[in-house]
Amino acid sequence: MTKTTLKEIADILDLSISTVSKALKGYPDVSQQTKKRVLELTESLSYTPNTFAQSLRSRTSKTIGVIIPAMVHYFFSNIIDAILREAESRDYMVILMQSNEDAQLEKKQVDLLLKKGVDGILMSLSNKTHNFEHLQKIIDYNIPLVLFDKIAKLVPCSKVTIDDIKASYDAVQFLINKGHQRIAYFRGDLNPQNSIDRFLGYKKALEDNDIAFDPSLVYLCPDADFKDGYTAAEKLINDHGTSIDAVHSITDLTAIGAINYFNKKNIRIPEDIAVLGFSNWFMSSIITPTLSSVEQNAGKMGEESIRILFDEMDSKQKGITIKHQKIVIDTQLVLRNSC
Amino acid sequence: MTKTTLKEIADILDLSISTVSKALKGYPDVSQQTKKRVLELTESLSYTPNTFAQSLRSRTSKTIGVIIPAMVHYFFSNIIDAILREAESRDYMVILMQSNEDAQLEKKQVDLLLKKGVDGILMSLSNKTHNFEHLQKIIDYNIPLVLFDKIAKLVPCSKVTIDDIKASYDAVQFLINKGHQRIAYFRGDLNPQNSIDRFLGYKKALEDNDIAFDPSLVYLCPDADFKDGYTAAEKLINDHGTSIDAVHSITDLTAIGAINYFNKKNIRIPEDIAVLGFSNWFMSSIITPTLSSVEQNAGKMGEESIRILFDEMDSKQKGITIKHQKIVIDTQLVLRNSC
DNA sequence: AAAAACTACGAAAACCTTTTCGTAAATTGC
DNA sequence: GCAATTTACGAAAAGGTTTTCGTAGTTTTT
Repeated sequence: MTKTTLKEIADILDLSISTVSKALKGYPDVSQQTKKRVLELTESLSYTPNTFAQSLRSRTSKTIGVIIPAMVHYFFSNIIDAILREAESRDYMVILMQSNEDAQLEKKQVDLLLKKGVDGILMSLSNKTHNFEHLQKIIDYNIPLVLFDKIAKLVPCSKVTIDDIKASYDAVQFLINKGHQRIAYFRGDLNPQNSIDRFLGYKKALEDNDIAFDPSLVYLCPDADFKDGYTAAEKLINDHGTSIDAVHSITDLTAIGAINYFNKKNIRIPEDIAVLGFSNWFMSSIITPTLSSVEQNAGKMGEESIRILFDEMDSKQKGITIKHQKIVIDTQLVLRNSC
Repeated sequence: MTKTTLKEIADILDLSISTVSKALKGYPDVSQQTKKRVLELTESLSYTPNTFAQSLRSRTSKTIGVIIPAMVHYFFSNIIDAILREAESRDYMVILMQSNEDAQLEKKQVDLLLKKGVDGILMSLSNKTHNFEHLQKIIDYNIPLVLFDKIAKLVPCSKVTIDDIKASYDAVQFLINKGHQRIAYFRGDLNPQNSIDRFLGYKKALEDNDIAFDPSLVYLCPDADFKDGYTAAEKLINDHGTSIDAVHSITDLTAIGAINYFNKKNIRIPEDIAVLGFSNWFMSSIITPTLSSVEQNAGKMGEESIRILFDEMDSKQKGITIKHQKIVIDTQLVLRNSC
């Protein structure tokens, strides 16, 4: 079963390839009668143009590339979900790659996407990405690029993030308003911008409320997973007993790790220690006690990212100079029983 | 910044396009000296062949298509994770689509992948897929196809599954061995093969132990989510009080929904009701009580699926007739506190 | 009736790579 | 020193689509 080509159709109808092509594309210099004959035959042979040939000629592929650090996170699978839906509706295909938090691999993947000739690239950077030459290369190739969530501030391209500083600031301010003074922070990996910003938000909230920042209350959770949270909670209690009022955490999963430890040690939440997470994972409303968090609107972030990408791709094709956009997705504090 | 072509290299070196191409491909009828000159220039211009042209000529795309029902499930994101890693290591790209449990969309996506000229397709069917013409079309086009997890028994292609009957049989047998007699079953969507098989495993275990099958103990959880499990548990208690010994559930998330309801109603687990899930979600070891489950080895399923796909793609290229494989991934009962 | 305009089509180039085949020139064999 | 082989390259076709340009043939204008 081999695919029909324009040539076969032309031969059958005793026309030239050009005329058949033009008939299909609705060119005006084809008679109505010929158009009809062509349409009917292509229909019955279920002709579809060869995309390789189309791509070769048009230098476009109707494909976009997406690189994320990891698939197995609720946040990212939600983003991908939104991206796939949106791409789908535009008849675009999505090539998905995951860097596994490996900067070297990320670079290689960018090269692959460029070589593959994707029309645009959507990226969330790995935690280990310090060098942005590969991003510059995308820009030099004049391929629209949109960074989301884990971005590089200095790279000249469109970006979609939340206001991490404000989100964590508001979260900590809420804890302070509730009367908490000794607030620990479970910090994520040191490198990514959003991790830095959330930490800054935490510090700023303390500062604005004349609470001295105490570095010994900051615990590093580089993998931001359950285990990191559990271990950090353990250390926290060992170091400070229950002199701590509250914990704000880089992400819900670490917060849940902490809750798990506190539950095990019969430390009451929120009476002894309040806990406030980040990202509003769906399990957070299910565990005991239910976990307060910051809703990050992953779906919206995915939608906005790809919308901007399509914007830039459209502009590029129309020859309009691209204006980079910087979108900030709104967040909400979601209050539950943990604080 | 436009990409270098063979022609440009040929012009610079005063060679023909053919010679340059052959030099790069290591043909023997190119002198060492010429080869060196070509290699050096292509290196310094960082030439990469135009994949559109390559694909057009070779009729292959170095791309595989993957269609899954949904992204936002731990199981599927794990499978995708494994598939991406494996494809990566072979320098293949992955086009990912999600059918959102919509048979119509799934069909459209198959057409898109075929049109796009992927070299192979990996699919897990939507719950609503009753008709398999689109799969037959893939086979007719002679594109290697591997079904995993949600398969169609009658479609002639390779398949990777677990032994759902046995897995649920063993789970229920374990409950019976523990002395449980009145065992309820939270059943998934009626259509998918694995959902049917798990139910059959449950029934068969009862039968083999001379326990009468009681249809009133089967509760439908078509979405297999938290809410379905919670609601089913509620109904179960309303219908039968605590005359029920144990519950086996189509998936961990529904089981966790049930646990949540039981906890709320102070029904003790496992003393009043034992609970046994399916799929060994990572949260199952974290909730209270920890949930026993069936480990499905999603990663292994992903790896095997794509390995078979590559097998078939290799065979096809070598002109060897393809022998379809049927792989059964092993499962393990994972015992925790819920039973 | 000649000039101008329009209609409907085809030839051909371009997109870029790969591979087969042909052939000069250089080398070897006798 | 001539024939046979080897070496090293190039021409050209094929893969399929799209679009520009050219042109017969027909119709309209003056």
